[in-house]
Amino acid sequence: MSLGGLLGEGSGAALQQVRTEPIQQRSAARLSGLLDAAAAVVDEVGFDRITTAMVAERAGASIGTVYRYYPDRVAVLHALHERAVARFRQRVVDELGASTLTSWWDAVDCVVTAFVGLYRTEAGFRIVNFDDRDGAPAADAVADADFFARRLADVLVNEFDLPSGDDLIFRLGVAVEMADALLARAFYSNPLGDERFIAECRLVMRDYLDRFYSPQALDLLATVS
Amino acid sequence: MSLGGLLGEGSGAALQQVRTEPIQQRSAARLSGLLDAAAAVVDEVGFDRITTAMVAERAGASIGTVYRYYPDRVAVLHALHERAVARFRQRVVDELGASTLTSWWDAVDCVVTAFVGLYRTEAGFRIVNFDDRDGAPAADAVADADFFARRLADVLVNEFDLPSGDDLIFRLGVAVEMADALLARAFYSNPLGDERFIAECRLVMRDYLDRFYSPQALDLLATVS
DNA sequence: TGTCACCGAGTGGAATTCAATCATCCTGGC
DNA sequence: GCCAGGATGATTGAATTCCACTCGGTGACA
Repeated sequence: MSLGGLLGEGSGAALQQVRTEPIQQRSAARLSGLLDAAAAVVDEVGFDRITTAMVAERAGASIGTVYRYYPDRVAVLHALHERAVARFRQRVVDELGASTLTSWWDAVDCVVTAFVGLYRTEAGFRIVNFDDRDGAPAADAVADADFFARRLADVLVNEFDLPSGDDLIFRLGVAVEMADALLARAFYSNPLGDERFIAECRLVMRDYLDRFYSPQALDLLATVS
Repeated sequence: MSLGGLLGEGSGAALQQVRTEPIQQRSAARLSGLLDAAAAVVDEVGFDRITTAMVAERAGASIGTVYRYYPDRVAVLHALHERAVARFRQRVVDELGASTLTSWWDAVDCVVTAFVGLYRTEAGFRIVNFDDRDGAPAADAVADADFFARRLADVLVNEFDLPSGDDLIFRLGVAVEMADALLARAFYSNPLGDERFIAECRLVMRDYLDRFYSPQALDLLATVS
């Protein structure tokens, strides 16, 4: 599968995001324009103060247009989130391709770098990342994290011979949660990201995974079995 | 200061939560009655289906009364969260008092246990802690975490002779973020908490802090300086 | 000329306000 | 001590505002 495998065909739950698939070309621009507007607005007023009217106005469209494409307010935020995640995956792949990977650690480091990069450049990403929330069935925040953990696991297994299995996925899931929390914290007060938290995130990732997947740990595992 | 020091006079940012401080006694009951009602309702219908009218009715009050005390709908939920956090502090103190602490690790363990207990018993906390952690203005969440880290640092310094200073506070802050994320994840899909995540949380806490504050690490630090 | 896109006033329900009313506290005269 | 009655806090709920979402009508493309 190689590294490109991280680019899934979509998140775990490929939900019915768009109401009407655009047929004429101009609509595609409208669609992403709406998302750009939503991203900008969410950055300015925050997650729950965003209104459909704001998004429409910012996008130079009317309320009706918003509802032509999205069934309701949160669907817009979902779509924004989906796009951000897609870009995140793409960035991870780019990052992985641009580096020479000598161990799984390099891959994990690339993921952190990609995440930090997105925080810095993607408007609204900070607000909507894995911690995305919506109504009761906000399952996809967790689902996304799990899905991503699964993909990453595939890469690590195939490229670096980590032992596959539920344990690996679980631990990557744990790592993702921790990284997400730490990086969110890093960007909470500092728009460019508090380097101290970012560095500590990398350190924690490595220490945590080293416990199970360092060469020594793997050797030990091999001799036992 | 002893363990009681964890009980601060309030959160780090004593935000303007309540519109009007109640003066007459009956209002105190009203206030907590409103929060109890909010907790019950949020447990039943979820974070964004809760309406001010529901809270008012459940509390046996009128809409106006809600707005007398809270500036808007989400402020009520914030307040609910604050109260839960306050109870968490109390619970930590109880927990610490009931255990015989032989090392800083026992104290950290107590904190985790208290937090888990909070999730399990405090109505609505599971929901609120999720959705309150919403988009941008998690201002007081971070403030709370920092404040708590500071208090905990005081305890650990005084009781277990950990080296005080910014490093300790920073690392406890990191630990708190991680624990918060992992426990949130543990309770996300399972109301009783996924034991695997809880256990992993304890493990991570210990490993992370051991790196700096294990007896060996401390000895090393002592011989160097 | 038939779709496709788009618009924006209109609808309904929830959030929030506020003037009126009730409850409690306080003060001073007895 | 006790009580009248003004002052101030607390409560109410109808009225208002806000906002998500609908829908009939207008232009644009093929």
